[in-house]
Amino acid sequence: MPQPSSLTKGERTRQTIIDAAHTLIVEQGYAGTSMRQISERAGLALGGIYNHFPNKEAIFVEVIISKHPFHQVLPLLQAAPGDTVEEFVRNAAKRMIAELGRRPDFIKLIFVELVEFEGRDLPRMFQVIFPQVLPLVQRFQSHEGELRPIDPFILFRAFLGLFISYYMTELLLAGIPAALKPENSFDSFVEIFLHGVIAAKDN
Amino acid sequence: MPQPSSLTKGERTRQTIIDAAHTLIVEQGYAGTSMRQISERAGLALGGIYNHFPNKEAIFVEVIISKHPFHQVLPLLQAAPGDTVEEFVRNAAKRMIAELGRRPDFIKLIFVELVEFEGRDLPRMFQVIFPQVLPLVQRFQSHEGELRPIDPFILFRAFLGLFISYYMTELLLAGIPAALKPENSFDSFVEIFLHGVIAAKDN
DNA sequence: TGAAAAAAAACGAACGTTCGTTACTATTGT
DNA sequence: ACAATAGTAACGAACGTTCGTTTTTTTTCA
Repeated sequence: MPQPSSLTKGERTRQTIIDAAHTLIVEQGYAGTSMRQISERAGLALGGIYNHFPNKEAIFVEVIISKHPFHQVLPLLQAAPGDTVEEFVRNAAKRMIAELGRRPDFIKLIFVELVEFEGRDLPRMFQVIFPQVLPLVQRFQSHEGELRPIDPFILFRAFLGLFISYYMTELLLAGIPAALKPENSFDSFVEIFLHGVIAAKDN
Repeated sequence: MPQPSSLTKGERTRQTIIDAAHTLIVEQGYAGTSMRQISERAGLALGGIYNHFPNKEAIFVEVIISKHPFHQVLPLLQAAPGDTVEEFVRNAAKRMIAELGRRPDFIKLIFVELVEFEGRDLPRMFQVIFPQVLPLVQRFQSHEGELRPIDPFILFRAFLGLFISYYMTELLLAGIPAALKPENSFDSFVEIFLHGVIAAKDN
C-alpha cells in the first residue's frame, strides 16, 4: 500500500537510520556506538543499513551535517527581532538559550564532533556552517554606530561563546547544591555582553 | 627499607600508564582507545596493566581526575597579578590563554569528559574541582566596588566562558582563510569583558 | 651486610564476545 | 518485471579481560 508520502521508502529508511544514529552518537559518542545498536534502534536488520550507507563513518558524517545545531540556531538568531542592538542581543540570546534548552543534545553533538572528528571532517563542517554565520555577523554590523569599534566577527564569537558557555555551565551546575547557584544568571550574562559591546552614550 | 624520597617501581609504572592513556584519550576519546594501545605506548605488556588498574574505566577516571585542566589553570588564574580589576582580568586571561596554548589537549579532555563520562563521574569531578574555584571567585569579589553589581560567581562563569571560547574558536579558525580572521582578537575579547563588568565611572 | 623468602610486577597466550563489513538470498515497492 | 530494499549468516579482526607462569623488586632475618 503506497503511503501518501512524497518520500520514497528508501529515503524514509535512510532518515530513520540517521535519526537512530543521531540519538546514539549523542548518548555514547561515535566509537561508543555500534552498527548493531543503530540497526536495532532503526528497526532494521544489520545488513540492511549497508543499502543506504557504505560504512559507519558515512552515517555519522551525515548525522553531523544534517543535525548540526547551527542549522537550527543560526536562522533563529538571525531572525531575532529588535531595532536597537540591545533588543536584538537580548532577544537573540533568549532564543538561542531557549532552543538549546529544548534540545540539550545540540551541544553534545558539537563535542563529539570536536573529540572524534577533529582534523577529519571538521574543516568540511565549517565549510557548511560558516556561510550561514556571515549574515548574522552583518546583523551586528548594521548596528555599527551603537557599538564599540570592534570587529563584528569578534562580536559574534564573543556572543556565541558567552551564551554557549552559559548553557554549558548551567548544565554542569545541575549536579551542584542549589544554594550556590545565583538566580537570574541569564539576565546577568546579557548585561555583561551588552555593556561589553555597546558604545558609551555621550550626552 | 623503602626510600621515602623515591617512588616504588609500581607507582612509576602506574604513572606511565596514566600518561599514556592521557595522550591517547585526548587524541581518540575513551571508547576509541584500546587497552593494547595503552600498553604499547606505556611500553608494557597488555596483561601487566591489570596489576595496576582493575579495568579500563578505572584508568580513565584516574586520567580525568589527575590531568584535569583546572588543576593547572585555576592556581594560575588566582595568582595573576593586578591591583585594579582591569589589570587582574587582563593578566588572568592572558595567563589562561597562554596555558591553553601551551597545552592544547586541556580543552579536549573536558570534552571527552562531557561526552563519555557525563552523569557517571562528572559529579565526582566537580567535587574535586569546585573547591578550587571558590578562591578565584573571591578574587573577583575583592574588587566589588569597581564592578557592576553582578554575582561574582556569574562573573567567573562569564570570564571562563568568554576566554575558553576565544581559545576554541581560535582553534577552529585555524582551518579558515586567514583573510577572514581579524587581528588582535585577544585584546577585543578583553575589552568586551572589561566593559561588560566594570562599573561606569561617575566623574 | 647478604642470602632466603615473600610480594609485586611483567609477560604473552588465550578466553569469550563484539566489532565493521560482506556475500547471498528473499521480499518488497513501483 | 525488475530494481530497490530487507533479512540471514558468516567473515576475520579487534575488543577487554583472565590466566598460569616467569622475572624483578622489596622485605625478612641471620
